[in-house]
Amino acid sequence: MPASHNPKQNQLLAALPAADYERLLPHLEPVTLPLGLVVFESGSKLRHLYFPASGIVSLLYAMEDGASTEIAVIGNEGVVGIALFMGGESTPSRAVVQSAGHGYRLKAAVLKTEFELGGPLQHLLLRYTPALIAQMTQTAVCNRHHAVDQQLCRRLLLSLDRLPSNKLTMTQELIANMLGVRREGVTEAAGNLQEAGLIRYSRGHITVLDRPKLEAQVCECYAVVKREMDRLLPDKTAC
Amino acid sequence: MPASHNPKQNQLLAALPAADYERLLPHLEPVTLPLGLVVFESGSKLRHLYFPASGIVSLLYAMEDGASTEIAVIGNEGVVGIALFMGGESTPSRAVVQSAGHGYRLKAAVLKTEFELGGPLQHLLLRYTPALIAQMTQTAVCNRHHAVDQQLCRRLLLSLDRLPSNKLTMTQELIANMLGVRREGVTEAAGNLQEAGLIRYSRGHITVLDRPKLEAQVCECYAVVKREMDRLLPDKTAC
DNA sequence: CTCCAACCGTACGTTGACGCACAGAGCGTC
DNA sequence: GACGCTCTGTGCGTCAACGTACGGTTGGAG
Repeated sequence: MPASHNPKQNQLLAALPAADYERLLPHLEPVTLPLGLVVFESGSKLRHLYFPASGIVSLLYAMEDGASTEIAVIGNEGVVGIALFMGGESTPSRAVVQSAGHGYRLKAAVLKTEFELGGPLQHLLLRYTPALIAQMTQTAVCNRHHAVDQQLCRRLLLSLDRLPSNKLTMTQELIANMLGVRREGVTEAAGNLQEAGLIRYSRGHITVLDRPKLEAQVCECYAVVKREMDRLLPDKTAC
Repeated sequence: MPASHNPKQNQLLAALPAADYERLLPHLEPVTLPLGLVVFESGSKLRHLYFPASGIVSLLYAMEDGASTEIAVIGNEGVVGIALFMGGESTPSRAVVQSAGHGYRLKAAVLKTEFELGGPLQHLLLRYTPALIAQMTQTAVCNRHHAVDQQLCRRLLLSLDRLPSNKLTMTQELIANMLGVRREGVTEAAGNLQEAGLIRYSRGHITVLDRPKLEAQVCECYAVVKREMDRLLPDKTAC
């Protein structure tokens, strides 16, 4: 297995003690996560728990009228499909690969068995959950109170945190769907950022030129979520 | 203990097998939940897990500028402080009693011990979590896409589901804080509902006159959440 | 009974986002 | 190297919600 494909690229897997990791390893099935892949559909039965190693997965909720909103963003710091180990077998939201990459997955049955052991894996997964919840609640707050410009900043930073480079691949149309706003609204907000020299934009390719300024402009929502993530998933995660 | 004060009024406690319930009983400390009580403050250490038996607790997030948004509503179907059994010791949100009642609480240490046993209590709490998450995500969606009128309907139904009568006690000011909108916006929306004969409103007292019509007018968000609650917390919850 | 505080209703200008419509601009393809 | 598709920019009119300001009503306290 090449160095670029190592389960330990996922921070939760990396935080497992050696013994637990070794036991899990044979069950970790490598998967590629091409852009647009639907990891699981709204309401359908969950068959695997996914550990992204690279790339980004979005949790989306699509309404009856077709409009959608992104609920959370998951990269190599987390897992996709938390309902699985909580005894739910499906969720009303949908998981879509929003930035291509790869990862590993665990069969539902294996996960369940391992989880029931009550060891480090259980603790890690449980500890991750409130961090994810923080992200969801902050999404709700941001949707209510903040302007599109700020939400765009937040969204860019969320992706940036989960990618190795300062280049993002996402069209304005895509961003609009994630934020649940008009495409034109994103055009305008992105134009402002470009004007101010924070990003460069071109046909689906965004280069972040000045991250500090981006952080200066984003709403508090970003920091709140990041703090929770850092707090609950430190290197020193004691299990 | 009078019949009106029974831990089994909380649906999660009621769903516990007799043996587990009996073991827990000595540790369940009765608490009254007066209107406005802050069950726990944003960022502070959680000391107890609360099981509401009557009344309603709101999970709120307050922003730096003082504006706030309600994230979720918890009645006797759930528990307040889920971060506790997931290994978090605090949350960025705040829990406030929004309709007076009473309940029971469990010390953090006791909860932790019981949870680690991996028995029915653990399963029940874990199963409740995705239902709560569904409520949070749907709040995010609703905030983004739906008009104040519909959100008011949703909010009224959420309270109605958790109270024995069709009378709610909440001022428009309070509702506005929960929905994160202007008080005047609530005045208008409530006026519409009153006009249509669905509710009667008077100085902090709302009487729901026609629940079916209210349900006909509410956005899909309400049904989505209710379905998740019913699915994950049926009477027959097998543990 | 009177007064006061809390609660509710209304009004008006402002604004941010929407819906729609269309014009340019880059990139791949044949 | 021209065509076509996708992506981005712009320009309207419309509208829901906002901020602000004030008047009216009600219920309880003294």
